[in-house]
Amino acid sequence: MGLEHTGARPVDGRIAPAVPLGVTPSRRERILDAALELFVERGYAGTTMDDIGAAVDLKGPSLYKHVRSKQELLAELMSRSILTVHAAHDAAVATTDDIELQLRRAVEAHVRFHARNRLDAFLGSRELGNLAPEHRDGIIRLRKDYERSFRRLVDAGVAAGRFSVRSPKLTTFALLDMGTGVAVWFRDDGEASVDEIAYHYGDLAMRLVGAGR
Amino acid sequence: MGLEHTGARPVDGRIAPAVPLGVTPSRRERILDAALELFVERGYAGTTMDDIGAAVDLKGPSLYKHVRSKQELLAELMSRSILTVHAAHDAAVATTDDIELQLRRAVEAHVRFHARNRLDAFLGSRELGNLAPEHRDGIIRLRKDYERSFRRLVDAGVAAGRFSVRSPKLTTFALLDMGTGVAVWFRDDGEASVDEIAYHYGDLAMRLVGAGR
DNA sequence: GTCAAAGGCTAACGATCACTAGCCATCATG
DNA sequence: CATGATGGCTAGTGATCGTTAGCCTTTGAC
Repeated sequence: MGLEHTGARPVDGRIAPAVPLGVTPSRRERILDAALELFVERGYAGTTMDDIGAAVDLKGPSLYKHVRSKQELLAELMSRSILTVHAAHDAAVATTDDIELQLRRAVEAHVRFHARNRLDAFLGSRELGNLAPEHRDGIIRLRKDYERSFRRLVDAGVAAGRFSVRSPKLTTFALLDMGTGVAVWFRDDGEASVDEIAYHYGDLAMRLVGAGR
Repeated sequence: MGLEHTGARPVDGRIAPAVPLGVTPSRRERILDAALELFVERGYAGTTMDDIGAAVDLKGPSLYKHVRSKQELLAELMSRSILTVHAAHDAAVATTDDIELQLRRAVEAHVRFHARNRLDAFLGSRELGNLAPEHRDGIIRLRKDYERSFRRLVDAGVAAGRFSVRSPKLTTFALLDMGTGVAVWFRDDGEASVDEIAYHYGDLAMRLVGAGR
């Protein structure tokens, strides 16, 4: 018992530990995951530290041996979420130079994230208001960066004469929001797989920007 | 002072009063509106009855002369919201027999609602979890009804050979979610007016379903 | 003018919570 | 075997909040 150490999980883009080094990270991970699930289910304010503790077989106060505060849990969950999408976006765009394909890949990555990490995405959109101001501003800036990156792709496609778009601004919003919505209805045991949905939304995006004639 | 009585407000589709008749409704209305704003800003759990009271120049306990509980406030706000969209949807669809135009009008109504009533819409999507189970089920059913109604339009267009759609289900979700997203970013003092946005989204919808060849 | 209802207030009750204090067990290290 | 760090626990503390009790003022109907 107790031989896992770094507990290799594929989620990356994590924010600074903010806890005395030397602590075994795997317990902290489990706490974060439990908190995520509960925050989504009952809301941040509606979740008690005892709830989170119970989910990892601890009493509430014991959590403070691993975490500074409830607020820190929320802040870390939200920043890890945005950094993850952003990284996926950059990687997707870097795979090609063709603007049409870049937008398609970006939309696919966007959708894939919102399906695979639906809890993170959901939390990110719902609990912004419960974030302490000093954390909130940074998160908002990151979100705006992400949107701007999408907007640039649309503008570039228009400039190159590859897209036909009446309002790049509104079209970008539509593009982003339809993908964001996936986080709300997606189910792992649903009819469509993540890949199918991502591909289909790529198609829809091409239609929205009037690509490919 | 005190000569308004029924306080003619254009919002309809209100749920049953649930308060002894003879009470002047205008005060109750103001409480509901204040609660809506605060629930959106701070979340349901993060808003106190004293907060709501202060917004209408009352102390917290005085609210109970007009309202049964905090929970009732939430439930009433949420049901009035859904009933309103649903009514707008039905009215929009009834204006024409042409399936293409019906879907366009439905999307326009959807977007218009989410822009004009962004607080209601936002609350509806965020605070479902804080609704007591007995209220929640009814609300969820109403939401599903609404989605189904959209889905039927898409299916009908496909069946009539007017739309070209790979997956009606996913396309309907995309259609709905892009409109729902408007509630998140719309500002009254923004660049685009409600009408401009609604019209533009109507166009985007036509592209999504491959209408008009 | 009386009187009852309507609607405001203050005070307080009873829960609930985030978080702290302080104690004890385990265990790796010398 | 000593020991000190790690991480668990129970028992509070202090704050907050929904809601109720009970009182007082205003006001409209007769």
